Amino acid sequence: MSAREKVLDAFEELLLNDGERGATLDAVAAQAAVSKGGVLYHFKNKDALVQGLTERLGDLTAVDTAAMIADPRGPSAYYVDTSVYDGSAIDRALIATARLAQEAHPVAREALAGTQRAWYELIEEEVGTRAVARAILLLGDGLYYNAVLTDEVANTQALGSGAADRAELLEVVAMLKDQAAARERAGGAGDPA
Amino acid sequence: MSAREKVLDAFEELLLNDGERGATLDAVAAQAAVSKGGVLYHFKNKDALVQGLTERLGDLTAVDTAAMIADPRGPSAYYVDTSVYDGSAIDRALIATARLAQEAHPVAREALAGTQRAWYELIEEEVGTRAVARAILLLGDGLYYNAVLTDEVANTQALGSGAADRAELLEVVAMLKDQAAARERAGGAGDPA
DNA sequence: GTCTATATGTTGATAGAC
DNA sequence: GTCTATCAACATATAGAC
Repeated sequence: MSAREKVLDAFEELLLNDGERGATLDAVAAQAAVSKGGVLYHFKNKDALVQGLTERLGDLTAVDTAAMIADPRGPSAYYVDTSVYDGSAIDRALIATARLAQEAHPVAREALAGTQRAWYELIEEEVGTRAVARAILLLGDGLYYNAVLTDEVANTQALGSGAADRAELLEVVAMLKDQAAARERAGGAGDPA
Repeated sequence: MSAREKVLDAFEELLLNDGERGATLDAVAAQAAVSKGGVLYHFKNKDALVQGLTERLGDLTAVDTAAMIADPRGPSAYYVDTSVYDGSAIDRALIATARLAQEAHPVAREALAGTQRAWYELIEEEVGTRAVARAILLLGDGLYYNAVLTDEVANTQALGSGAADRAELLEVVAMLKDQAAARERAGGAGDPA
């Protein structure tokens, strides 16, 4: 493995385990088993490290969306299935990038937004209905996750905050509730179709 | 307002806007319009500040769960409805705490877990089915949000990662998809019951 | 209760040896 | 390509004046 990749792996690992604050140049150097000077040879400053990670996420997103398209169950099934963290390469890159985004790194935020956009487009195409696609995406990624990672915190009027949007989401939840009640009556975990 | 609360508000505000890294003692002092010494009089060190915030979250969670119980639409409707960030006191405390949890503050992680537990218990009681309750909670809070904020990153075998759990979640998504298709056929956004 | 020093450790980054 | 100084900037925390 190239030394550059080794350094990037170290940065990612530290972000996952210790957060952004723990991912200092010293710590990255130690984790990658090189000196600080060695790290700064491959990445001239910390921003370059962040940049390197977002580029990795971009590459992995391309691979992921290809798999999403190829999955016979359809994009949304693939999406939810893989939304459970299992330590895959894209999971790691995604969460590491999320840690950076939390600390207001614009580059990291853009990278995350790009990944989500790619997911959304495929799901929207599959289910047809805008509301359901958004619901699946929001319910999957998590409403709060969005709030934490985007500028929704600063901008309360971001997408998904409107009363009408909220009502649509509530309908979906009502659907889930009704379906659960029906299943209770039928008494089993059988085919919901 | 007490000076203590003013300092805590400043800490919270900085966490929301600038992340954990921006919430330095200097910055907190400036935001609260007191000196650093003034901050350290009310909170003897930074950990005490974190502690103060988590206690605030605990208090707000108690208020929130009471409202959740009182809501005639039921806990899950209340839950999803209020999962959209709107700058309420609990939203702010929650996200500020989340920022700290991201940086591996154990106290903050426990506080968040406690809040989620309170929500889960009410939703589980309402819908009856374990799987649906978990789905609503996970789909609401976000699968990734969980991964980011808990030790799921370090511990891949955390709840919700099992193949059976995953299959249950997929069924719920299939339900959503079927319902969306049925609604498309009916041609409207009408009553899903 | 609130302020001003001040001590002490870290962090990101540079310069230059090997 | 990789390392060892070395530095200025900044962070937390203490001591003690007012």
